[in-house]
This record gives sequence, structure tokens and C-alpha cells, in this order.
Amino acid sequence: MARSKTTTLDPDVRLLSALADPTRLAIVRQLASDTETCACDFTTCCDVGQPTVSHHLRVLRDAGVVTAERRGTWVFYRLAPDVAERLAGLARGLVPGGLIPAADLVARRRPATTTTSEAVSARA
Amino acid sequence: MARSKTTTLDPDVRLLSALADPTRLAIVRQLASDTETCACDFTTCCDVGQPTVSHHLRVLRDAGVVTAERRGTWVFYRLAPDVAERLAGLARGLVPGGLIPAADLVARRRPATTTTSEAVSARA
DNA sequence: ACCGTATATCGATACTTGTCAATATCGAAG
DNA sequence: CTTCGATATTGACAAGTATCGATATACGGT
Repeated sequence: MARSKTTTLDPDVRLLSALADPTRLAIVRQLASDTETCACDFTTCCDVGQPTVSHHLRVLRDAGVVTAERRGTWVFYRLAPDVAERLAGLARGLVPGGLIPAADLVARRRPATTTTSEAVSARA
Repeated sequence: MARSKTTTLDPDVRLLSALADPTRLAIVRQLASDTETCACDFTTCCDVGQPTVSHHLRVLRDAGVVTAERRGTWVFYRLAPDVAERLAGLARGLVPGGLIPAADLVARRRPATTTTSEAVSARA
């Protein structure tokens, strides 16, 4: 990533980035099914060491995906209550046709010439 | 990413990874608002060069997020019709408690300001 | 206070990836 | 066939990051 900006400003990108990792998505799914999970339990559910789990939990915490609560020696994690809705809002924005009424899209930009339409080859 | 696995197998992670980039999300949002966009137009909407746009379009294509259609010299891109639903499905899986059937997290685009999503109806 | 367990941080390393310059390919027009 | 414009690919480089081992910090019990 040759981004000059060290951190991405867009909160949506931050949310998606937080979820776009196998280990973190596994953590999040675990939390979605259990409402509360001790940090120590993630080391077994995912195939990574304890420092790695701690790192991922931090990423999720910084992205507002999970919340942490300390009880005694150990820490319990929960899904942030608005995560599902935030994701759903993103999905809503991607409904084909979009949010903009078709009438407002007056200016078609390309003339759409004679059609030789074939799917572009992925070309492995 | 020091993943020993060269590529991620989980299709959900692939979808999220494809969207978790500022440039790609901008491309996708452009497509969501326009239903069809020429590849050449992305170079202006995003602040990157042509090869970079082409690279991102390939990533999106490989992830099944967009489809390409060649017309003459240039190529038009569209959002894959199931992207919104796939994302919404992911969101549904993250509803706290997990088992709660969140009815349509993908709302009707037109009239709805009913984004509250508190009221949930049962699924048939 | 000391010790043991749980979690977080640090430093190092390897792998991934976003970017651009240069070049190749493809399609249409002359 | 040659040329031109649009898109894709290649190669290289810089920056991000997932991972682990070692260590630090926090907490509870003895």
C-alpha cells in the first residue's frame, strides 16, 4: 500500500478493513454467536498466538467494531451494537440503481456506440 | 500480512477486502450511482493514474464485485447485481445475538427514511 | 510483598499490496 | 497495413501489516 496518508480517514473503509481479515472475521463471527467472549477463548478458536489475537482485538476496538470490558484478570469482548447496521447501511448504498433517482441522471456521458458486447476476458 | 496462505479462501473476506480500499470504494460508489461507467472516467473521479485504476478494476472483477463489458474501444463497468445482497447478508450475520432475524436490512431505496431498523419482522 | 495467570506492548521479520512508468494488447478508423 | 486511442499487463518500489518471541503490565490470590 503506497498510501501517503498513514491512516484512512473514511470510516466506511476503516470498518471494511477491520472486517477484511480471516482472523478478525472469525473473531467477529464468534462474537456474533455468543454475545460475549473472553479474550483467552479466541486463541483456540483462531489458529494464531495470543499476541496476534491481542493485536486483532485492538484493531477491532479502534475501528469501533467491538467493545471491551475488564472483569478481574480477564477481558470480555462484545460486538458493538451498531456494527450490523453500519454494514447494512453500506449495503443499502450499493443497491444497483443507487440512491439517486434515475430522473436526475440526465446527462448520459457516453454515446454507447454500436454494440459488440462480450465479457472482457479475465486473462489469467 | 504475513499470511502463509497466499490467497484467502473465504469469499466473504474476499468481498470485504475488495471493498476495503478508498479508491475501490470510490469506484464502487460511482457505479452504484450511475449503473454504468466507462473505465476512462474513473481516472478523473479517483486521484490515481490509469494503470492503477485498471488494477483496481481487476481486483473488483476477480472478487465478483463488478462486471465488465467491452463496447468498441472502451469498457463499461457495472456493479454485480448481488453485491448489495451479499453485503447485507454479512450484516445480517453480525446482528448482536446472532439469532435475531433482521428482516430486510437492505431497505427500499426510494421513499424510505425508515433506516432505523429497530422494527424487525419475521421472515417467511 | 510475592507469585501465577491474563492481556497488552515491543521489536523484528516476512508477506501483501497500492502506486507509477513503461510497454503490450486490442479495437476502430484512415 | 498503419496509426491512434483506450485498456491491460509487467516490473519495480514503498508502505502497510499479520505474525511471532520476548517482555511488560494488570489483577487476584497466597
